[in-house]
Amino acid sequence: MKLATWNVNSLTVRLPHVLDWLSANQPDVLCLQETKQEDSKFPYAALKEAGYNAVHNGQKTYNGVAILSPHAIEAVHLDLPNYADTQKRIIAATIQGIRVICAYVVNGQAVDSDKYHYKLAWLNGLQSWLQAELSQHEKLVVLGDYNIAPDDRDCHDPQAWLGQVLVSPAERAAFQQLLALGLHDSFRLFNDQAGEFSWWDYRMAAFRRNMGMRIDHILVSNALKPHCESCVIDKTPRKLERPSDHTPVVLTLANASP
DNA sequence: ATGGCAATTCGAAATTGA
Repeated sequence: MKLATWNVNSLTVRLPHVLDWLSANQPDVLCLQETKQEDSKFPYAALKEAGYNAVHNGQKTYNGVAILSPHAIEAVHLDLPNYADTQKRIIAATIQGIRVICAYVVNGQAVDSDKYHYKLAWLNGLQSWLQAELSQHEKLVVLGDYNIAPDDRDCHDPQAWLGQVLVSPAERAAFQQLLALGLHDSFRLFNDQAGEFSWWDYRMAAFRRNMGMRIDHILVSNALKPHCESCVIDKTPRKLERPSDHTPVVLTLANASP
């Protein structure tokens, strides 16, 4: 079973890239973030044509999350139940017996800004909701844009970024709190190298110079950990014309579905 | 050189992202 996450930075603009990527990779699950569209604009028909069912939790201009799968998408849930939020950042569903949670974590803008405090409060809400979800779903995976680089290997220049948003101690502690629920950063099950990134700034030729951050993650529950076969970052779409600034992360599970 | 790029929006310049 192949599951992937991709912040597309506008599905309106990126739909051709998404359709090409689905065709080339045939994932069982693709989670999207930053669709930036209302549900009425979501391309259900084009995805169906490509063989994919989809569920979407969207809004105009900002945020928006979706789950795509060729399989049945069941028990769909929108938003954090324990955190009042007008921003569309969460969609969850059960696919092939696996609980799939797609999350677009708050960016935070700058340490100590209002948005930063919103980020930390939101992450706290995510943590307690995930605890409840884990108690009901043994096989659970959380895919998304976490807007947190877990440690210095995940940042191209830790000195320059020291204490800033995406790497600040409080954000990293919040990420560790998620892992403390019994979740595992699947990429790190297979790769301990520094300099492996999922996002690069559009400016400064950052992609060419590999000045990036690893902020898109796939966390797996204890029950799924032994089924993990590989987790890789696919840089191919980042090399296309007019790319998203993020690129897909792909997890392969062996014999995880009943 | 503290900028740079890209996407969005009642449609120019402002806001946001990371």
